[in-house]
Amino acid sequence: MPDGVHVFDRLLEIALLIQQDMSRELGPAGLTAARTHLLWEVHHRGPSTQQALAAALQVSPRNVTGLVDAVEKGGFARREPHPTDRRATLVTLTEQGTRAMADMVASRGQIAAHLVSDFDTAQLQRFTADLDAVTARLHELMDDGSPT
Amino acid sequence: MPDGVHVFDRLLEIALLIQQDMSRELGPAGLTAARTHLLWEVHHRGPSTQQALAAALQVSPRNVTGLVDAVEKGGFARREPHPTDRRATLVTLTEQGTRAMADMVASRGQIAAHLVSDFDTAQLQRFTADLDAVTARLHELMDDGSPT
DNA sequence: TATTGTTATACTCTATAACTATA
DNA sequence: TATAGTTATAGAGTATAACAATA
Repeated sequence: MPDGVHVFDRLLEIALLIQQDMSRELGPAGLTAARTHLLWEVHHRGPSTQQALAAALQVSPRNVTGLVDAVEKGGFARREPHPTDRRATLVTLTEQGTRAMADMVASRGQIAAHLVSDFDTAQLQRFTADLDAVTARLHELMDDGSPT
Repeated sequence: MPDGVHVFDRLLEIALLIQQDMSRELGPAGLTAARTHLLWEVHHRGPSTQQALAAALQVSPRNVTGLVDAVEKGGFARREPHPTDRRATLVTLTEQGTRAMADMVASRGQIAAHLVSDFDTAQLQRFTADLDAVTARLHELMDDGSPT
């Protein structure tokens, strides 16, 4: 007798496990979840202003200052002057930062493959579709509830 | 062409959305994620020592002191003397705390039902089984990686 | 001697508000 | 006047280490 609550509980459990697994990997490299999230964003967007990062991470500009301070100190990123706007700075990945993100992509790929290694193609297709449906429902809930 | 990485990304996205939704509900009541987690644990275990809660939440005893201070101040829980061990205290839910947990169960049930409201019985069964399989795989990964 | 909870101290993430330098 | 980033200040979550009371 499966029901929605079971699904919800499982999703919560999975979320927790993924978080734990990721912090276990990042800790040694001197990275935290928040800092990694910032680097990840820079990795995908390319050199970005702190304002852009604040918007992308849905976090205050002040917070970004702190995170950039930390990853700069750790050698993962660098502040560079914006070529045309002298008020702004561009956050860029260093070689070390680029390497860290590449490692992360690789390790995430391994985990991802392992998660569904039992599934045949049809099953994976169905499961993916179901996850997409649940995600869409969640987005609906979020949009309904916070009309701002 | 679905693959494991898509699944992984979706799971991350779902985790994020659920977190956001939950904090949106808890904020108004004066509760945070960490405090709610503690109350949730007390709700399920019954009156518990802080040591037991620290173990259950996988958090330091010192941390539990702070969280209990906060939920006690907020009127959600109470410290009571342990009947046989005078070193220990039992954390118990107040009426307000019990009500808050009941509300949470109800609201979580609504969300959960909505998430899979499109699914017919067979689909829900399959989806649940797939989620269980993924969860089992994640547990494997966690156990492998942290031999401690 | 071991355990329970607390005080002391410190680090990270987060926020708002005020300020500086530029647009 | 508005925007980019910083300083100032504050609160929450987390940790370790030292300590008191009790087992």
